[in-house]
Amino acid sequence: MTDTTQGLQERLAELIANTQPGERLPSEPDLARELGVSRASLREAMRTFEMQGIIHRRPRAGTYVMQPPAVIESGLEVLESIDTLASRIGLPVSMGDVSIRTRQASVEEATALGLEEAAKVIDIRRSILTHKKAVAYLIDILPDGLVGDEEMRDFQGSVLDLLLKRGSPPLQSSRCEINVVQASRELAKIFGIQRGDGLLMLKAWLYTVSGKVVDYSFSYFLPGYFRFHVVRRVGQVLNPNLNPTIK
Amino acid sequence: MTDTTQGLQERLAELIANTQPGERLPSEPDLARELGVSRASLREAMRTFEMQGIIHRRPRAGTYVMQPPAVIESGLEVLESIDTLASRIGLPVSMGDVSIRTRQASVEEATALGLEEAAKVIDIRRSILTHKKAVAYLIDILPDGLVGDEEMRDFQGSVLDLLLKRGSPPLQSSRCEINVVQASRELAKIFGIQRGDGLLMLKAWLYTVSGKVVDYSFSYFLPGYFRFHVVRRVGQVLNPNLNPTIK
DNA sequence: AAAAAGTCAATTGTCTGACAAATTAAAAAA
DNA sequence: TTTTTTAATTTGTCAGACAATTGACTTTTT
Repeated sequence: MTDTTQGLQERLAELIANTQPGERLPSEPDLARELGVSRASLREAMRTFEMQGIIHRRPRAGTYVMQPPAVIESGLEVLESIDTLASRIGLPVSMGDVSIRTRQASVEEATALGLEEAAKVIDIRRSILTHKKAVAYLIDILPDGLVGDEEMRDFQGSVLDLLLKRGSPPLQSSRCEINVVQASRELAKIFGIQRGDGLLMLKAWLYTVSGKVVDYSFSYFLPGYFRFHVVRRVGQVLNPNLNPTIK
Repeated sequence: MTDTTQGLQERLAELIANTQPGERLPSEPDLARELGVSRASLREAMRTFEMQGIIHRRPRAGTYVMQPPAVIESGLEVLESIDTLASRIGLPVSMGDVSIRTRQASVEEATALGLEEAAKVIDIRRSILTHKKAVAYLIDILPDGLVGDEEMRDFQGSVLDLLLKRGSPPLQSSRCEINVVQASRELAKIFGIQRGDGLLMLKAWLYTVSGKVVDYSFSYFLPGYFRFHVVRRVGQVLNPNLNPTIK
């Protein structure tokens, strides 16, 4: 996506935000004139909002802002660090002890990261505290050599934020698996709960644009402090891999 | 979205499916000719695939099919019933006892459904069994009168499937909240587990296209039998409600 | 022969202008 | 007031064009 494209999207988003749900947007020619772009470009941008269910286009009638366009942004579909999330929902958090070490990958980790069995990985563990109480415990496994040592020195926030900030490798998406696990003795100690108590666990594979996994992570959450949600869309998502005629 | 638009999307999806990841698609003029549409229409359709991270467009270079385009369709972002999901992942399931009754809405339920406090609701509860063991317990709360009595008689599957099948009211999306709860005495009995054991709970609001909530549901899952995942996209999702200048 | 520099077709991003079909609101008629 | 007719509006789609840059090819130089 181009810079100007990005700018158009942002201006269009703002315009939609300032339109009451149920109201009609200006007509495409008017809007294009107002935003200083061609109708073709405008329509491309609008497609992205239509896909998200934010606007609804009725042929020969107009484009309308949809009803429940709230709270989508706090959903899981956007990849953001726990730190960013916490600050956004107003949870005052601090970081507990951080452990960074380099070690050999387990078979599971090597598989997840697409490495050889003997490969070395960086193991980063940290806890998120609120009122001196641990509410999340995060484990990140990265291939060794991905980030420099000096970058690790002043590591304070999340691995995701670090990778996003440096911009390389270019990240694309994260596959996040949702699980409930019973607290191990170690986790029970960290969270100050009973062994066997339920914890929410998100297991995630972070992909670069080239399809390589650069971060394999386990995030444990104490129930009640974080609230995750997803907007599920009705109807088939047109995915090319559903019905491949040739493979 | 128009019929022809839908058709174009499908043909484009098929074409992408038949292209190896990493390979380049034909140029836009060629593709438009091949699909019998204008370049403008083609570009609009491509936008939707670009948004999903399925293709990547490099200016002056070409459009490329991205690497891990698999597994997206099995994620939470598509709204499907547990029954459909179970059959797809090959879990042989049957339905346990079904309880359907009409009663007064609680304050929470009335708020969720946008009803008055005294309003009546239909309360549908059922368990999903595999090998005679309950692995999921589903509670659906619907406004009374939404579905006819005769439709309820031969109700066998999921509420979602029922609503999707009848086509009215037209559904749009579902907001799904992810929680971990401790099993109550009732739930512990149903699942045959200890009271206080962790359960995955999905709380969902099902929206029609007009923004009304027609189903407020609680789904409890025994850990280990179902696997939910989400694909989280990097970068800001341009959501109009992030920074509204006027509200 | 190998490497560097230059050339040119190819490709996406964007724009202008146009037409069709159906909706919606205004105008006219009963 | 009610109904019918009319006309402007609006989205969906198309054709054609240009700019800027890339990437492969050709030529030149070492």
